Amino acid sequence: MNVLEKIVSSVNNFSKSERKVADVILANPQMTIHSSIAALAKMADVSEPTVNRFCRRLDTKGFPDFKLHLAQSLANGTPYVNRHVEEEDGPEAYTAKIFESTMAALDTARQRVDINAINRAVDVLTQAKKISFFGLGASASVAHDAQNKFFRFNVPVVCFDDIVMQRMSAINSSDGDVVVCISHTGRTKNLCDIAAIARENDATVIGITAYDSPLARECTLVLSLDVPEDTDMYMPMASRVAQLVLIDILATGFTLRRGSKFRENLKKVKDSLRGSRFDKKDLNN
Amino acid sequence: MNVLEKIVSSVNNFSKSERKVADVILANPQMTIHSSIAALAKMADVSEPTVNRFCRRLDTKGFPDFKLHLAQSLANGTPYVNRHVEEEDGPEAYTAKIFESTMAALDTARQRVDINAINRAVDVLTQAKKISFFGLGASASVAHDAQNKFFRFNVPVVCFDDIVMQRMSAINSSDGDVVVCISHTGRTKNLCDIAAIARENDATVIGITAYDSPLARECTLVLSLDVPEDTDMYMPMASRVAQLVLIDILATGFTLRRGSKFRENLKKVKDSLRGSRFDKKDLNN
DNA sequence: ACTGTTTTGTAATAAAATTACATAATATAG
DNA sequence: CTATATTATGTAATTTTATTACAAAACAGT
Repeated sequence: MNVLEKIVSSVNNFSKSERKVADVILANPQMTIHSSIAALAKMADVSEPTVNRFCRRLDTKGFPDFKLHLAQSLANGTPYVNRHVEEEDGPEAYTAKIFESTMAALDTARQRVDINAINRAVDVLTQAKKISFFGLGASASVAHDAQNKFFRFNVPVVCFDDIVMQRMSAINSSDGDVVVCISHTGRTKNLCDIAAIARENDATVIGITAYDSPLARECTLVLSLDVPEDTDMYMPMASRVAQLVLIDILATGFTLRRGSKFRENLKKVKDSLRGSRFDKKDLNN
Repeated sequence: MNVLEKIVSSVNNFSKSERKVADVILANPQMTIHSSIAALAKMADVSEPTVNRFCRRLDTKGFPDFKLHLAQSLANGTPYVNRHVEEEDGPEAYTAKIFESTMAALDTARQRVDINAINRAVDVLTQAKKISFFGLGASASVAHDAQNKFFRFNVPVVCFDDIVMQRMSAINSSDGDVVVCISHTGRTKNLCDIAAIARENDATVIGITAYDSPLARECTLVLSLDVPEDTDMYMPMASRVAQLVLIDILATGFTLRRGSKFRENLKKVKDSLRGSRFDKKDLNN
């Protein structure tokens, strides 16, 4: 928890004067880090030692140390203490909040992700005869994105967002095939079935899903993200971004494992797109 | 550019003593922010005013101000100085780098995004008779995701990743229709055509694309992100995540504009999914 | 080797933060 | 409802820290 959040959360434990200090700081934290203790005391209409005590109450060594912490809290612009979008938020507020909450979600994802599982997944993917990406609803677009990436590697890759197609594909899978099932909750019944079917047919099933979910239990290997989601919006947002980044990581691991010669290939794929595009230089036609 | 980077880049402009100071700071920046000017001077084996002059050379007001800037540079954990994935990187390294570069990309996107344009886009979307999302290649999955979100709002929304369908759809569009064209480069010829056709038929065309690109010129309203992309990987990664977040922002703006009663509706949509899922509590079946 | 310039250090000064202590406010028990 | 204990706050002294002014040293160009 950063100092700014700390101030907000412990606003009730403050004394009357300390509260005055808190108010001034919260009103303009940017100014605070450029003020002396005397200036701040004057602004809050309290004495200098009160400010000092305020700092210590927040587990900092003193005023200069407090400013250091505050500066770090403010490093990424002026973060909203409450990142949840609220009814009254204007465009500026909700834009900032969504960027921030997404970044925060990625940060927790990074901390929680299991590197070993990623490494094993990359292992499995590089050795796959065929790779299938399955997702439903919001996760379908993640599956599509994965297909787009792995397709560039010139490996057999398919992607279905239709349960019937998924089912047929799963039934036809065999040893050496890799099926990647994507579901944030891990409780989508149809996808659990698909995973089970694929496994019965000796495919390796990788789940990008919640740890200890029904889907997770059907998988050979689980990549869980456990990202906090703002449920107020009733839409998957941060979770899906984290899934995409995970796909990026798997794709990157794949290319690295294949070595530099393989990267040449990727460049070719990218260059192949040139014909469909306007020239970068000559933009005036 | 943050102070830490500034020190590295201007290391040649330093005098002998200033360089000594720079070395000590770079060797242990974390310690620097908790040191006094005297301690740092001693460590660098220079005089205190030399340290002070060093700070001023970096456009800070003095030593305390310098520490503040340094603290901000260090705020985001210990970032890899080079966020680009390299051949020798192991799973741990490339995982961290991709998370970090994505977060960094979102941060620049947040700073550069045009709030007014977002607000106008939300305006246009809330008043749309019909919304169409068009993307090709990697951007197709972004379009799909957008469809998934806006579909929940119970507004007529379509999404095509097929140029023929896009073309037909664009030709059939009319006044009051909104077409959202998604392309990172903004140079995909086919999509430029689609945008032009849609506009000729009086549709409002929103472009999620690069500023001043051929596609941007065909649009009524441009939402540009200008996110730095790691071209070494030959795959769109950060740019696409930024696009998704932008979609989230537009969707959020949409729901807020519609008011709280509308949000009830969203909850219903979410609840409707329950039948397709295993119960959250009863996970042992 | 001399002269002007830049760099660096020493010592004095100024600014800022902290401590110790005193006073005021508030709460608690009788 | 008063006396007393406790906590909160302010004043003034002290200490720490940073800055300035100036002098000495190092250096570059002639």
